[in-house]
Amino acid sequence: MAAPIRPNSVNEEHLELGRLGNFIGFRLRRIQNQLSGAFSTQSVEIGLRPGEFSALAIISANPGLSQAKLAREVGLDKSAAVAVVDDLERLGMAERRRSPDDRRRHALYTTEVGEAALVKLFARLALVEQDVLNVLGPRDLQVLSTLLDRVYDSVFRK
Amino acid sequence: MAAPIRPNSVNEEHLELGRLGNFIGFRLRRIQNQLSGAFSTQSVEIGLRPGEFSALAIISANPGLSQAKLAREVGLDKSAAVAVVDDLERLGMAERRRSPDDRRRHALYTTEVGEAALVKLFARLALVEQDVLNVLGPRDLQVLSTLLDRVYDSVFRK
DNA sequence: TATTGTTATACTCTATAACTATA
DNA sequence: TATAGTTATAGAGTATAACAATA
Repeated sequence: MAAPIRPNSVNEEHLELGRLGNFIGFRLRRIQNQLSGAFSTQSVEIGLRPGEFSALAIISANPGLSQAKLAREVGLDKSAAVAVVDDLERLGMAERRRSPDDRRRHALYTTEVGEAALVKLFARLALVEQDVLNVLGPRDLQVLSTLLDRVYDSVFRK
Repeated sequence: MAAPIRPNSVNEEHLELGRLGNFIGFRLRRIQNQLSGAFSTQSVEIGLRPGEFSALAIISANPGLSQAKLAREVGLDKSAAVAVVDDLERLGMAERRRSPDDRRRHALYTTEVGEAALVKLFARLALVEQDVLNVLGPRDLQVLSTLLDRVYDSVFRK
């Protein structure tokens, strides 16, 4: 009796996704994992740990913001933000200044070194994104972006 | 001299995203965080830690698979898979059986309890997803799904 | 009283290494 | 030799609680 070609699912090379495959969230997660994994590599090569890049970018876009606001924006506890800012300062990419308005606060600013790092990282981010998303032509990419914007706006502005 | 209405970005309620806002990956991440956060809550309520649900779903869709294959599929180390399967067994949702083909392997199967949990969790997952994505009508939802599939296929089948 | 930043601490998640039993 | 599963352990990442300074 010859061995069956497809004896059972265990011996298949590719696993089944089953009902998991019906969900958009599942696809989002896999694509996002791919993007963030690839980009973490880029960040680490420049000396930043995953997550510190977005903190630096937020500081750049909001000069003078406090650590508490930064923490809320990137979804960290304020105690975790201390370590992030320590690290950015140690790398010479950002700095704390005393806020003149409220002496409890640290006003955060990027340095020239930090801005240069951001230029480099944003360029790499664009390449990573292009590598993953370029199966879609410019037209479909625009459609995707618009659809995600609509979801994004309804979730975060409500 | 009257105080300016928008003195600087620090006092704004809503922070600027700056160049971060130009990237699709950034929107994906925020939407996905929202979805996975909401769904982790649902999983935990049923006794599963985040990540254990997808393991259970993969076992259900691939009865008899080994721990090593499960680990690869969900992106964990084989040692981490041990703890996941221990947990699922403790909850009576899955079980290990000795593989008849290869006595090193554990063949994994869901139990009736596990299948019932999956039915409940998939229903909740659908509600969570609907809550986040329902700003898009059925037509746009279909477009989004199709676009993500194209990206997904090009990334994971190459 | 509440908030900002800080430290210390604990907890979860994941990875690494060494081991055994099988192949 | 290589693989499957296990254990012990160590390292991130993150959250909680308590505190001093300031509002």
